[in-house]
Amino acid sequence: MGKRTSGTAVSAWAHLFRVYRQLLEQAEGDLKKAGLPPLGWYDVLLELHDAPEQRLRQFELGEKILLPKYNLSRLLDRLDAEQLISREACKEDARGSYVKLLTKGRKLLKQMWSVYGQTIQHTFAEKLTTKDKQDLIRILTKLKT
Amino acid sequence: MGKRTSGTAVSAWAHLFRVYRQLLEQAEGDLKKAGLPPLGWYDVLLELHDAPEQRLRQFELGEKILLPKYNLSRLLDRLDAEQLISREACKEDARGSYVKLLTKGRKLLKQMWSVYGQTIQHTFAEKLTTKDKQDLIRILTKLKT
DNA sequence: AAAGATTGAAGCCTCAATCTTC
DNA sequence: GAAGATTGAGGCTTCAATCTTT
Repeated sequence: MGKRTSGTAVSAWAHLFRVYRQLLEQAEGDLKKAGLPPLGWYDVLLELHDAPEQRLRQFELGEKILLPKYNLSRLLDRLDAEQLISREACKEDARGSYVKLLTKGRKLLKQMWSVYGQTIQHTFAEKLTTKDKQDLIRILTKLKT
Repeated sequence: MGKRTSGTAVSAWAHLFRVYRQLLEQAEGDLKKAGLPPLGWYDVLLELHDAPEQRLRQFELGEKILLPKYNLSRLLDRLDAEQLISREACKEDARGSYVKLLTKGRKLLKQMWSVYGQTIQHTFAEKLTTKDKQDLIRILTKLKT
């Protein structure tokens, strides 16, 4: 038998879920109002931007953004159709492919950040002290697997 | 021109999003392994359970769980089909309806909690000190609109 | 006109099955 | 057989349009 979960724990969990949903809704809404694609696109573009040679194996990208492969496969189809990324054959392992950031993708990333960054500033950064943010990082890091 | 968003702020935001996804995936996975429905069902059942007379107007329920009305409408169809809830006509305002928790819904709520509570305990409660949880609540509360 | 709620169509996610290569 | 990736089918979400009542 495990120990009973405290009310404080459940309350903290509930706060985390509720605040997350609120922030997500705000961020997605701000992007949409600006005529920009959803956050999932930003995550992909950013990971590619920060990768060596601005490219990643598809499964590496999937691990970084916590998206199952069958989901990523179709998300990349959409980004590909918009010429934001391209898939290239992988010489080292013919089963897989590289995903590469294209010029148009770099531009969109910048555009999206100009909106997304403002959302983070107004709904999050401004409302917390520096110590709050540091504490938040420290506490959340304890939860990572 | 607004102030530039600090790196600490962006890092804290990213940690929040990443940890949330990880916890959600774990919770949904544990429920599924136990042959139980997704978390969205639990949210509805719990709000009804805690409401006066275990019933709520549909729009009130939607506000509590942060779900748009068109989404809630179909979620309730599914819960209704399983006889977990029922919709009743509203005398005070004939446009709307009450959503009422049924016996089968109360039973399922208990079953789901027996799994969900364990997930919260093992992935969250055990990994944080009491002060961590209190700090988390305090910080997240600052972000609520 | 606005509020509460529903619905058709289209898009996205999920599961299982599949294909190719290791 | 396992790993990387794709696909068809079914379920869920989303958008816009709709209906009824206020």
